[in-house]
Amino acid sequence: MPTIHQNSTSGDSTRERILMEAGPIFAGKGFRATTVREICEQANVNVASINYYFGDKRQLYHQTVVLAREMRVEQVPEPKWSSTTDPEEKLLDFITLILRRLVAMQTEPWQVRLLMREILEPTETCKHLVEEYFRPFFNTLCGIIDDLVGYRLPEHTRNKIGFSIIGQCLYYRFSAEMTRLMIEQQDYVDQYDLDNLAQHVYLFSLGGLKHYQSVDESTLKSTSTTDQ
Amino acid sequence: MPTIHQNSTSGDSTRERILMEAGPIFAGKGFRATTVREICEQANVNVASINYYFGDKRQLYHQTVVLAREMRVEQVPEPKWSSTTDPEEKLLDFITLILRRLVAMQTEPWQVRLLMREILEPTETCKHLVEEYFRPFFNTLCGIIDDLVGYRLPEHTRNKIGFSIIGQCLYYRFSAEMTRLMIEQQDYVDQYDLDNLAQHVYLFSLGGLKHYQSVDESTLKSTSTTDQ
DNA sequence: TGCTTTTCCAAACAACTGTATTAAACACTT
DNA sequence: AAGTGTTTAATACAGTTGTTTGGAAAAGCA
Repeated sequence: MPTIHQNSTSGDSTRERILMEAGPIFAGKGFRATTVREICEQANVNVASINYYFGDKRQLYHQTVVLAREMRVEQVPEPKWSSTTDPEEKLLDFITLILRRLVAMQTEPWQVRLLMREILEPTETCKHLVEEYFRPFFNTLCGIIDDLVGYRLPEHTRNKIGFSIIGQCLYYRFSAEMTRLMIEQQDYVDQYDLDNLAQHVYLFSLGGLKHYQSVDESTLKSTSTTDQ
Repeated sequence: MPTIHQNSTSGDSTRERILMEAGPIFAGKGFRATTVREICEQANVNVASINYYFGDKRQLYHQTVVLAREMRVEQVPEPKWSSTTDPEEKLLDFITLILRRLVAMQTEPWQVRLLMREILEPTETCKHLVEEYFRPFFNTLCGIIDDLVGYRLPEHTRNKIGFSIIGQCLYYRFSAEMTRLMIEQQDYVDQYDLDNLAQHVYLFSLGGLKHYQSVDESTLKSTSTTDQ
């Protein structure tokens, strides 16, 4: 097993070059389909460099995913709220934040595609992502939901509402290419920009939230026959 | 190029065996990571059989995806509605149908995972799926939405509402493994069965729909500054 | 039965895979 | 300038990849 060499001096070093070139390639084709030779060729380094700097292909992949998440968070930072910001505004801001992180309208960010892969087919790296990023992120959303409802909802209800909001946003990233096959090209350009989508998800979710709240809790428990 | 031999007599033929064994493997690891040798070993046939019956690996993959869709639709057929069925009931039925097709609670169906891959990274096969399946399916949902609202919504509004409903359902398939990392194991068993999820998505969406409807159309157009 | 077509198989093919080895080039300190 | 540890590069290695081949076995049919 080769010893891993951490080149702490950042910049245009070989290590950095590999890391930056590996990202888009892993994102585009997945771990398995990506070859170390392709990365090295793209980064203009020798094939042996990956093993020299990262030990093996897997560890390079792990580093790439972690970096991708950090980059994306840095590219699209969380909004700052004052103590007086009302929860409705927070919700819209948060939905906009999710969509902004997920779908960059102009150039599809490879960072997101890489993270999508981890969500769909988690490797060991995914546990790291959940603890470091997804969980605290999700908790912020749950806090907003509680504020909107006015009291603390049961855990599972609150979570499901959170998932409903995130699910809507994720749809436009996960199924983007298929959606484009479904609707008119011009419609996609005109009606599916970031603000349009955010506005829609906001209105739809706010309605869902209020309606959910107004429904008697007993109704939720009435139908409970499980099949399939 | 080898000539493709269509073995029309179905049953336990070599061709059928390859097709059935290839499905779960493609679903589990994707096209590229799957090796023809693994499929053949699993199906107890010679390595040359795939090229003999399907031409090459790609065409086998295509056939597998098409078959997977047909199987899943057959496994979970659409509900029958009478002319007097009210749209609320139709919506709940339809949401249940989507969830039932997506998430089989006991054994995760490989057919769905295979179709997920096509949605996420469309190949040529995806066009076939959209035209043959997704579009008519989506149109049924849009019809229900129109019935609920009482009149025909603008195309893009109606579509977005449809995507919001489908997005929520898709979430529980796409992000299932990550969601399990997020919440308590016991909660997942108790609160995330099919009926619970269907009930939640139904209530949330109905609320979203009604609220959306009540909002003045002009408000939708007010915020239109696009950044990012 | 003899002949033809279909199906199957063992082996080989050439290209590609991740990784290891080795030595040369480099940047530093002394 | 010599000696130090670090970085790069060419090449080899052992294994896997999808596909092809030529002939054997089986099936269909007269």
